[in-house]
Amino acid sequence: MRLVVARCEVLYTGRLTARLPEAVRLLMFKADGSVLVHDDAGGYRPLNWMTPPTMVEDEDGLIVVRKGAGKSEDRLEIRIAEVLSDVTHDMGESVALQKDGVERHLQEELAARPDALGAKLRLVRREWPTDIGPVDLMCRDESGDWVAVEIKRVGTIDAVEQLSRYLERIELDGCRGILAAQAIKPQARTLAESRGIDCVEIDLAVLRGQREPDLTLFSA
Amino acid sequence: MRLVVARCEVLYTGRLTARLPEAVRLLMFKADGSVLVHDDAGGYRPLNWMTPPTMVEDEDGLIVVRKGAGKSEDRLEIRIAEVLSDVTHDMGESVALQKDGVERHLQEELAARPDALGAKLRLVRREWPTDIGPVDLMCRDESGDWVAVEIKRVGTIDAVEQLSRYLERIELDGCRGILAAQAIKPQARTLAESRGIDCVEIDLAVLRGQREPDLTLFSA
DNA sequence: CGGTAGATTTCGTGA
DNA sequence: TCACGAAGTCTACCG
Repeated sequence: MRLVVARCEVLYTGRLTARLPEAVRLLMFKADGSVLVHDDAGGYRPLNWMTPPTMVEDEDGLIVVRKGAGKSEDRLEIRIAEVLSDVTHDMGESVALQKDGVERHLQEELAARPDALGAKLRLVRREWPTDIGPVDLMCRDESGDWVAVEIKRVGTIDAVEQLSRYLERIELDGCRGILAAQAIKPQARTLAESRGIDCVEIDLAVLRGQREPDLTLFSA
Repeated sequence: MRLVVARCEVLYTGRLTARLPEAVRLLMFKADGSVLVHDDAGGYRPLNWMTPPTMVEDEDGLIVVRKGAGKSEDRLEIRIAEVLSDVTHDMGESVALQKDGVERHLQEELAARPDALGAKLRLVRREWPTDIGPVDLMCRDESGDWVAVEIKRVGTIDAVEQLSRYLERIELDGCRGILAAQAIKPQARTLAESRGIDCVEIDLAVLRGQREPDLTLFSA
């Protein structure tokens, strides 16, 4: 990884046109061709960047990063006014990040314990296919009726729309829908209820039995 | 900005739990409290990060970054095994990025020339309010009929859904919809047409008159 | 390669 | 503070 701290101006042309006036920035050139221009503020997003695969030309105070070709070429032009630091580090092998708690895990837990959705449900299959995409969980309830379950980390209006599209397409009589999420937005809940879709908030820790539901609230 | 290249392990707990095994990483500490952990590959996104406001404790090979408090605390724990480099740069003032070509510009241009949408339209107002949000452009056509226009850079199924929601709510008889975008996805076009919504692809450069429509194709 | 859905999305804006 | 919509979204997955 090459790290350059320099006073520079950056021009981007591609999906849009952007100009970054001359100031001191951090330029990051990664081994895979990624180029990032960072400021000393502004959170996690670079001011400008280019994702691999790229071609980098660096000569005489002008660095040009290209991607694609012809009409759809992306181009990042870095005009260096003054270099304050320029170091390269060999960072060796990279090791993958291990995540836990994303939607797929939630789906796994709910697939194992669909009763956590509040009704006595029996899982028929995960990723039930429709012509516009898979339903996360397809179940049947006590009465044998079909229940389509959409799982999100955050339940938004979009999630309700997505589940609604599935329900329109599903060729099963009386199939109802459940939106399950760790948090459900009020307006999503309102829209869901107006469409007869049930909402269930899920606590992943409780689901896993790492922690009991807060029964003290009701035992007193 | 403080830049540290170090062999380290990173643990994140917050919205999810993540572990980054020990390897050489770039640690970036920005003046505004942002902390980013970058690898020598993997594009523009940090492996781990925390956005401001944060509190950073750094002592004896253990860096702890905190955000929020109580049950919703986010915590980033960086366990340093070996420091390869540790430098701090004063980067001075930051200057804002200037962008051009985003949706707002598209809306401005179309507001000025609604006839570019393919029918003789007259603009009634931008950001026409409904109870679920504003319609980008509200126009009337030659017959005096109402036309609601949704503008996107890329026209997706979501854009069609959004416009459909507006059309449902608009209390104007016979109001039809137009989806205008620089590019429209085939499946979005299909969904739009099945709902009687017109699709128009817009070339921003042509719209601005910087470049004429490619008439040579038809003049020969 | 295009399309869809997820993301610790982030980030801005308006109510 | 909340909620919504844009983003050069990026990224993984599936056809």
